[in-house]
Amino acid sequence: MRDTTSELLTRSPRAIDVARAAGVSAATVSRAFNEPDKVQPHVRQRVIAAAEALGWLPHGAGSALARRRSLIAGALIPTLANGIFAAHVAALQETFAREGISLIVSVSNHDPAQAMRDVQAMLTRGVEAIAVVGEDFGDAIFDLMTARKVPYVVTHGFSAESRHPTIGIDNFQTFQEITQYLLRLGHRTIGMIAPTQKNNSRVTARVAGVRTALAEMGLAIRPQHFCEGPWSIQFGRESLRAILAADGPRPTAIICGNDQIAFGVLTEAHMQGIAVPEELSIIGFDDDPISAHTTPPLSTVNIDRTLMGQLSAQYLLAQLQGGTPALPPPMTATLIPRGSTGAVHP
Amino acid sequence: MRDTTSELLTRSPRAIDVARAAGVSAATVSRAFNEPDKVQPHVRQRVIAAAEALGWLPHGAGSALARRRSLIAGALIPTLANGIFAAHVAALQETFAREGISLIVSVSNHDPAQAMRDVQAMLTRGVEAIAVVGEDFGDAIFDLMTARKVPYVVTHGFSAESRHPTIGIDNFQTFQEITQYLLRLGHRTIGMIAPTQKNNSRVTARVAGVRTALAEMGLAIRPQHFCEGPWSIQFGRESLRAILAADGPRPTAIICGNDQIAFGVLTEAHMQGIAVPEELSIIGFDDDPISAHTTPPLSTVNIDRTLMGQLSAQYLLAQLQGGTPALPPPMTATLIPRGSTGAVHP
DNA sequence: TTGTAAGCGTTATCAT
DNA sequence: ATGATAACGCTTACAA
Repeated sequence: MRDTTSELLTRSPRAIDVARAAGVSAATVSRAFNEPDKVQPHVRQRVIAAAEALGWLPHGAGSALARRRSLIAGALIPTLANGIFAAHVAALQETFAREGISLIVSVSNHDPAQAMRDVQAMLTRGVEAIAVVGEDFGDAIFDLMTARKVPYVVTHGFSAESRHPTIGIDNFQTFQEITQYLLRLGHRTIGMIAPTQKNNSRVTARVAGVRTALAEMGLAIRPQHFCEGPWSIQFGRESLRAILAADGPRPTAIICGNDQIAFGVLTEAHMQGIAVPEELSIIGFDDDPISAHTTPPLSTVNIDRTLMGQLSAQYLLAQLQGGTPALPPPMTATLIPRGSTGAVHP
Repeated sequence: MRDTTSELLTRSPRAIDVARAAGVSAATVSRAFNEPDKVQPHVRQRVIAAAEALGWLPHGAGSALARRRSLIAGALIPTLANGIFAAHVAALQETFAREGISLIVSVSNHDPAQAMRDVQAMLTRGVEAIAVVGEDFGDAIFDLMTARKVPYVVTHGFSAESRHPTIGIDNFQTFQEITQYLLRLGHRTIGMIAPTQKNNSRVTARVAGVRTALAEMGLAIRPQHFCEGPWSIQFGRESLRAILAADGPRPTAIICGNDQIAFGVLTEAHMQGIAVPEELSIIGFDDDPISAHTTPPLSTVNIDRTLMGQLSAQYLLAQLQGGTPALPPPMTATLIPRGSTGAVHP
């Protein structure tokens, strides 16, 4: 037996409290909000007024239990250390929010074991769908989502061969095109500085794209001209130093796996008195806001990450509404030629 | 009456299924995971094995309802458009995750009405605590959290006068110190370029800090040397152009509200052939990774945003554990003098 | 130590 | 159109 009087002073109101205040049953309160057409306008008014007066908000857990719907989605991302995924998360959150769905985010730090724990936590919270950045978490995670029948989508890279639904650009093709662009400018000795490929098949695809485009011209990256390491300006600087120190012909162009690395290369070239683009062309990837303002402005590739987040959320939402939506086609990456790339000087 | 056989093939297992498989009651399954000491080791083993075999994960809504604990926290942030808040969100998520708490994030885009909807959605999901960036959402939001007895903390700025618990640096004092640093270098004509103050009292505090430090020396910012606008490189460039175009003495130093703006000022100074720091000192705020690598390297201020997220989450967690933790003291902002600031040239 | 049974707050079903 | 009532899955007194 509980003391209703004193409890009403302390605990949050429940639907039954609203119901009593409005002179209806709890069921009608539920309908007034979830199926407004099924309740008479003036009754609905009364219910809404009562809810407002009491400051009632529906209790998600109770609702989730009865409806078998949590109204929660999840986003699994490898890192927030660089700003790359921020716009994506924001777009996911906003698109889901428009449908009344809240977003849980988890940062795995590129650790498959952590990602597994994150997904389990999400499933325990009852997430209805999950957006996953990349597919480098091991199969267990995907098997788990499949077993639970939780729709998911892999973002930040489109791949027709993937066994998962993917949304994003075709990383292989995009870097093939970057390479072809440099080839068209006359470059024949091309270097590449990539972030680490470990647990990141997007990078692997990009490297393959470069190598393939070169191979089609009978060319290759000299091993001395290929560097792989951390996602940082510092690594870009070190890598250029290493490349310049190598024997044999210098590269006339360097493809960087992201703008941060490209900034490092650009800075180091300045330091070393190497003219960009006359002696060395540099191209980045991501179109960081700063890239348009370096000297010279950095040539790079832009991806609409907000759109990617929207498409991903929409794809998942369509599934939640019971559909079997078609996967959108690969997104287009836009090559933005600026001052850091130019024709090779003979 | 339901067909148990066919349902077991499709639906996720429940605690009762695990119980039957382990030959115990549902209560024991619950205890095996939540109060392991209260169940005999070999029984616990059996339960855990059965759960594993069935792939059982507890159903958060059921659990939340029974325990009156959602194990969900919320983060309310104004934007993810710049990378500033990313590290903060990551730290919140990781610190909460260690205690088994998932994080819902919401992006309000500096819109108080949107923030209100976000908070309501969070409360409906049953968040146990909320970390809020800034306090420029209007009182209604804070009143709501208070009424619901949901602990919250305001981050990204410490203020002894605030009616809310705050964690972060003292923005007023930090910009006072930046100004004093420039005064020590001999600067007397100092300009400032700040992001918009609308719905951002942190910026207001920073501007006040600069003005106060100047006033203590009998100085002031000339109106022509004060610009306020968007958080962008472009705005930094435009602002410097405007400042240079103004009549009267030019500033010998410019304080920028963030590194993006400072990049713009630095770039524009280059373009205009103004020597930095000989003719113009420039200081930013945020310590963007790029700042150490511009030419000259940008003097700026570093804040440990990861630590800020950890402190915030810990403060909230302590409250969830029933304590009344003391608010940590203001965090220290670290002035990092680099090449873009120097003594004024006579 | 373990089981039984009564909630937790909402919604869906079935009457009326 | 509305109300009564039985789930939803889990936890926690209380009993044994």
